[in-house]
Amino acid sequence: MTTRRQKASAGMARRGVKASSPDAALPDRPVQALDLNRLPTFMGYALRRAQLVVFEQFARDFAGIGLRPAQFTALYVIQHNPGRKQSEIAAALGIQRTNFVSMMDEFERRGLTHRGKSADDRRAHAISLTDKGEKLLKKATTTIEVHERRWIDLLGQDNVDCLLKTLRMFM
Amino acid sequence: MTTRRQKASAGMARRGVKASSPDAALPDRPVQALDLNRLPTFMGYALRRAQLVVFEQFARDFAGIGLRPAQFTALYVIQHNPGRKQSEIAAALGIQRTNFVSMMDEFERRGLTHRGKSADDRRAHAISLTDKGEKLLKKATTTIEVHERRWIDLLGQDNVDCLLKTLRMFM
DNA sequence: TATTGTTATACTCTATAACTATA
DNA sequence: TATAGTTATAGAGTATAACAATA
Repeated sequence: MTTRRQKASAGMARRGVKASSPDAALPDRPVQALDLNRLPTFMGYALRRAQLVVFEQFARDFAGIGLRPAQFTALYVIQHNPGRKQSEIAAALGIQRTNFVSMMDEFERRGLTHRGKSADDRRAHAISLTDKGEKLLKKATTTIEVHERRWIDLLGQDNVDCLLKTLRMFM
Repeated sequence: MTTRRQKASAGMARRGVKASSPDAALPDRPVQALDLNRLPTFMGYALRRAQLVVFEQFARDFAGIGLRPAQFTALYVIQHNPGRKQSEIAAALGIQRTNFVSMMDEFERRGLTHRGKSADDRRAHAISLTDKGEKLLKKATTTIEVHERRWIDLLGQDNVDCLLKTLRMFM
């Protein structure tokens, strides 16, 4: 089987141009590629294409869990910040509180989170995971480890380190 | 004044925690941040947040040009691959040909592109920029230089280099 | 039979305005 | 007056199915 990319530190095989590999984390290059010129050096383009590749792999890895990227991050932040307000969780994730309502509704419908009473502010909800939510997130944590490990194996630890170091500057 | 980010190689101003800076390329951190734990080290999250920051700055930089990120990349690829089929342009950008039709319609409505006759295939359109499209893209090229330069100044040339080097592995 | 461009359609994500109950 | 949660709504972006013309 022909493969496509250069070996990373560990033991990554090369990806061939024509090898159709629907399960591969990294996409196949088209046989007759167009001239992209400097497009791959433009930050927005490079970040967007990479983000889409990672989200597609995320979808495959989390198909059995039933969580999309934003849902996973929301539950993850709730787990580490139990009792916080709905709007605080939303703000931490860069989601507008108005769009976060339906996500919370679905979590509650699936029995993953609980809108508790806030002690000091009767307008606010104190958000927390239910036992079922904790259990699902435990499974999801195992899955995310596999998911993240995949990128280290594919790209190399050093490349992932310098990537994340720079991406942190955006946050 | 409390600050947020380390100076880049050149001469980057420091961002204060409370200083409200609506024009700043990088977002302000919330005063009372939640515990994100390992979230910023997850590839999908880190890439998505960075991509959004870059696209927001793109929107500000290109407000006068009237091009969104996907539109700019489409025109850019058309410029470097005149005479190619609509579906080839779309495929190169990871856009489905069915969703690319309306984008091409808008380009034509604005007089930026031309659906020419393909010499060898009467089903296909040979896409190219009009003079007006070339002119707009010349302006856009100046703007993208400023836009890209901003990230180098903010993040440092070395960080941008290692970022792009790794992001290229996704393409 | 397969491909090119197209329409129609649906679903997600995101953005804004406005309401209510509290603060 | 401002904030927390909510509803309604509109706009992007993206995905699939189906069609006519052509290969």
